[in-house]
Amino acid sequence: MNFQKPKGTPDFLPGTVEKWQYLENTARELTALYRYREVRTPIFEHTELFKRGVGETTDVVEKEMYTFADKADRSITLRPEGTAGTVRAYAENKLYADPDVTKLYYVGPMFRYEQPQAGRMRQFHQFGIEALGSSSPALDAEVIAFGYDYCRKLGLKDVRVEVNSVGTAEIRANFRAKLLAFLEPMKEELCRDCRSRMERNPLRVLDCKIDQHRFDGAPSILDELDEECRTHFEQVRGYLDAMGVPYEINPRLVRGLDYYTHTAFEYKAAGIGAIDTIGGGGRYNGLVGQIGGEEHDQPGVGMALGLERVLIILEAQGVSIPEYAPLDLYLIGLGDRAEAETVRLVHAARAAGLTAEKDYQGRKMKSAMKSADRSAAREVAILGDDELDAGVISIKTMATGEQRKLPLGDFIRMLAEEKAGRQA
RNA sequence: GCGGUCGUGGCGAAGUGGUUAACGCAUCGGUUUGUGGAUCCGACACUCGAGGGUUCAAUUCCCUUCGACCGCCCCA
Repeated sequence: MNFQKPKGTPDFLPGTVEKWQYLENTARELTALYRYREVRTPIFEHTELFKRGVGETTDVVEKEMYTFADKADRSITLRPEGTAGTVRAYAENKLYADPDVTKLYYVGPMFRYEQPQAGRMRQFHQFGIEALGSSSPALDAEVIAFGYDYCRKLGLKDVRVEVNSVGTAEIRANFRAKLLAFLEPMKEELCRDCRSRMERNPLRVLDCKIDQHRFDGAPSILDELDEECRTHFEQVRGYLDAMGVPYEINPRLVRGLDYYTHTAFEYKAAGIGAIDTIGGGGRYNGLVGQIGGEEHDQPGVGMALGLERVLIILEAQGVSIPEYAPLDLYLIGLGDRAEAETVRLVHAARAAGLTAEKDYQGRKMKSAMKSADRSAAREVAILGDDELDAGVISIKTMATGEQRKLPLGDFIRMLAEEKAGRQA
């Protein structure tokens, strides 16, 4: 083998792509109901966009970006997530002029330079939505409900929604100070990871599996929320209740991206190995202004789901996925004259709406039948000199083994009608 | 970035420091001048991820490298 795909990168082959199509088709059906419209932004952007948008100190920016210089020495980065590019496109194309809420969705590959493991690839795929132009808590609730509905629509069971409010940047700074004050006295007793987390991302310390028992009396960010944040959060919860979306409040929920304000949430499900998050999102007021200029700032809220994680869980739960369309007709030509005729016939069959295939391996009758059987063909059409001279064609129905002769000039129309009849 | 396990034909999988690298599935051909899903017969790895080293001899020992899987960090 001369070439291998780059590490952590996928080939989706027939047999698997159908599953991806199902994930994407289901996503598109739901966006139509919710009135989100597709946006396709570049796979790569200027590095600065992600640094500013996602946050300089996040792990994504600090150590996971696929960054390179192009020929003009511009710093380019393969998108590690979808919100920054979408918000950039929104601002650059002046969609903020839209008097209504701008509702966008995207599906596509994202890139992060990481060690692959179960549910984590260097190229992975996300489906996400963004609603820009309103700070209504009703929109937060809609976005959360959307992701939940998507999982339901796919047939996923036991997806949990966790929500939290991370307030504003100032509130987080205050909370961070209080938290550090709480942690400082026990610093020496904490695990090594926790001590390093205290430096880099104190909010994450509370997630620690090892030291969990020490944090019973830890301060909660919910106690730090100001009046506006608290009201917003209460309203989001009220709307979720009204829509019947089940959720749990997790005051320790922290997201990996810096831009979240107010609402933050995650979708979780067991079954991907060490990982349980399949998606998440939140509100990001201020991000549009940061990317597109303060004068055009608009509030926004969005969510994204990791499709390979969704798929892993789908398969773990044994959810059935629609298969490749079955084969209606397999043509076998015996002898040169008949063989030439099958070329025309297979084409005509397709034009008549039949899924049709023929033998291209020059197989003999028996092998061709085997091949037809493997293809799970409903009918096999056999054309030899006998049939050709008589102006007929032999049609064998594989499931029953019954065989009949139909007029050569008419059998395609007849089979097409039979197919239509079965589907009616 | 760190750690663990692993890498033999299309797939699954045995194997040993030394003449022809088991077996199963799949595939192809035959048994049946033109008929599938069963049986039987036959064919199918100058080669054991790649590169280097040790050795009279390496798929089997050592090193390097690439990759896969799993975990840590973190996240989708």
